[in-house]
Amino acid sequence: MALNHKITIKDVAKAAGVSTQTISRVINNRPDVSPDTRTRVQKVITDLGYAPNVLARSLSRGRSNTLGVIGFGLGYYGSTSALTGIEQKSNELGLSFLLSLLDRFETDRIDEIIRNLISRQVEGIIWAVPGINDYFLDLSQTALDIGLPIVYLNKEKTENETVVAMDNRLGGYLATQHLLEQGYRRIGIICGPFTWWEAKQRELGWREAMQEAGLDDLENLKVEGDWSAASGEVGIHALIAKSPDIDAVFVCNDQMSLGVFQAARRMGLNVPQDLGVVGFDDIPEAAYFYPTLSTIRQNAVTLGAIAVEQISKSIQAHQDGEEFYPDVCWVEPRLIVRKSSVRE
Amino acid sequence: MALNHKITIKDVAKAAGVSTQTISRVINNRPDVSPDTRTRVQKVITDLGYAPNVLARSLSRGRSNTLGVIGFGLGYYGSTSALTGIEQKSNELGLSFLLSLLDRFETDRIDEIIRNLISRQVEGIIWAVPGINDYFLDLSQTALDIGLPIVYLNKEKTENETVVAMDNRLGGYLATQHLLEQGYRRIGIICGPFTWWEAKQRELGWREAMQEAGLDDLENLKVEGDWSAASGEVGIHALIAKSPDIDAVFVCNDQMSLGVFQAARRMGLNVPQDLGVVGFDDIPEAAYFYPTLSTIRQNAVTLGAIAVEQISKSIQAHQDGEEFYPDVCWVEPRLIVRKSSVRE
DNA sequence: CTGTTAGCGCATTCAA
DNA sequence: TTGAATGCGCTAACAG
Repeated sequence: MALNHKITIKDVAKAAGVSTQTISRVINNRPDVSPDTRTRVQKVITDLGYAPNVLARSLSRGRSNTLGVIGFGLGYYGSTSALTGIEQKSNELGLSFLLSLLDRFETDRIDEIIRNLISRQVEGIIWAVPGINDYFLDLSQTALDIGLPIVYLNKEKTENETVVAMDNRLGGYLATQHLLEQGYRRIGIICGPFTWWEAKQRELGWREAMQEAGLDDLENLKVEGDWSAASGEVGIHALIAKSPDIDAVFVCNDQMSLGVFQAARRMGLNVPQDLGVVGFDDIPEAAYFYPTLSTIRQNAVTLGAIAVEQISKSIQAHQDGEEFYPDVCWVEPRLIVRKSSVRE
Repeated sequence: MALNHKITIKDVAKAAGVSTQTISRVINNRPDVSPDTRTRVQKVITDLGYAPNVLARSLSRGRSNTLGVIGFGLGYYGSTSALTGIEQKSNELGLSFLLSLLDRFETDRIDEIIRNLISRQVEGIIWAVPGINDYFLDLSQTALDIGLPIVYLNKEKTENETVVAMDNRLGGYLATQHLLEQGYRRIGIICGPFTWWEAKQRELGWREAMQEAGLDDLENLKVEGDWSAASGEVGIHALIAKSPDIDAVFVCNDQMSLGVFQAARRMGLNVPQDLGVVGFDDIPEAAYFYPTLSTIRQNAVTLGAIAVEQISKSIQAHQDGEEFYPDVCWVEPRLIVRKSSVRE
């Protein structure tokens, strides 16, 4: 079964002795073809190795069956997980996607990328970039104006947008709550960069839990990292400098926790006896850190899959001329307790 | 500057009072347009928010400017790094790409994916799947027959194929060589799955270095893992069971090294005093393991970028009717020495 | 420098 | 059940 993309519907028609129309009907599984000619045509198709030209079909049908996905690097576990979910689900639904990766907030590249995606007739865009800048908001408004569905991952919900988000706030709350239950009181936080919505939400959850427990002096318990192990190390030092009596820390991702472990060892602090630690993400290695890391597991694969489902529905509604009501879909994270947060 | 994909070249032509041909000339930056009409047309274009339909253009030109990329999950550092390089370089060259991800060797999905890519008129395919099965070889032969360029990442070179590969064998050699220099003698290896070409190559490098040093009994020093930290833990136990006198281990990726560290601690073995360890990959966290991990750094981003360059050249040659001589491009890994392999 | 004609590969009318 | 004509949006080849 040799595929050959130079063979067109015409060649098949000629070889089968029917019109191109009939070929079109066969390859689209239309009912109005006699069983006889259908099988005959099908044989010719496989013999010639004919493969329909999707570009031509898209042009003629006005549907590309293609999505645009804009991501933010591939360096974060959450991002790649979401992308995995996007790939799986779009494949399942017969959609292809064009992937563009940002590695910082380059305004002009964003413009260029969106133009390119629109030019390539994508039917929808999944915006999987942490944080958001006003410039993109303009562009997305335009996209919405021309009826191009957009689904945002992990973004603050605003009017008329579809957002699929991990409940990061809940995650932060669960982590802190757990440390409180274990008897820790001076619980610091090493946040992610505040340009990330997710980072802000995790901080909110921590804050909420601390306040509920009647704990204060929160500003002295807070430090900002950049997700890297290095920044976790720097962060814990900064935290201890501000609050020497700190007894636990909610570290907003697992990599930074690794830096915290490293620093703690160097300072002769025992985790979890002297310092309780809870991370965030549950990367596969977290169970192999020393000590094993308690963390918040987020199922970002599901997140990506839901995003595709949503955009697909939105496209469908738009096709059918129906109204699509954008909404927020929340995915819930889960606490995983290991050794780094439980005193013996 | 509102983009609008419903506006066509005709609308622009009408609004500007010229023929569609002139519009085409302007958007393609052809010289044969008077400066006067050019600026006039350009104004109309921005006013209307016209964006060319790339699908129509591709159909008419017979060039899609699109690549197909087939990867293998997003769970491995090497894979995502290569994908990053692919994205960057293809963006740089004005190419878009369709991404398909395999998560195991599903024969029928591969068929389906290739069909889809060919149907979507990709101009080339980058095959970034570890190992290779005969089935795909058939398909790729077909692709070659119809003149569709393919570039393989990290695969055994065979006749008439373009391969871009990390020199994994050299990496294994460097790692083992380093351990030998540090005075270790019974150096085991925890390999990756042998279905991976990369895994086999790393083993070869280890074997070569050991043999050069006149060391033998290699089969009792060898164990196969699956890249996970868990399998590193299992692996080191198995290795010690076979060869209790083992004094070092070359672990074929950094995650498995983490499992080895974990197991060593539990058994009361000190790394690097009792057990020297060198990993492979140099993931960002490796410098934060305890102890910090000596490892082989592979620059897979470059690998991906080179793959795109190669395929681009190949496409160009094919366009121009020239001969393209497929070749192997080797990228060299580098030894990074940290604490896990240097006795105090 | 500009416009006309034709066609890329397919699908959607409408007839027969 | 099948075919002919027409168009999707754009570009190439030719005229003028």
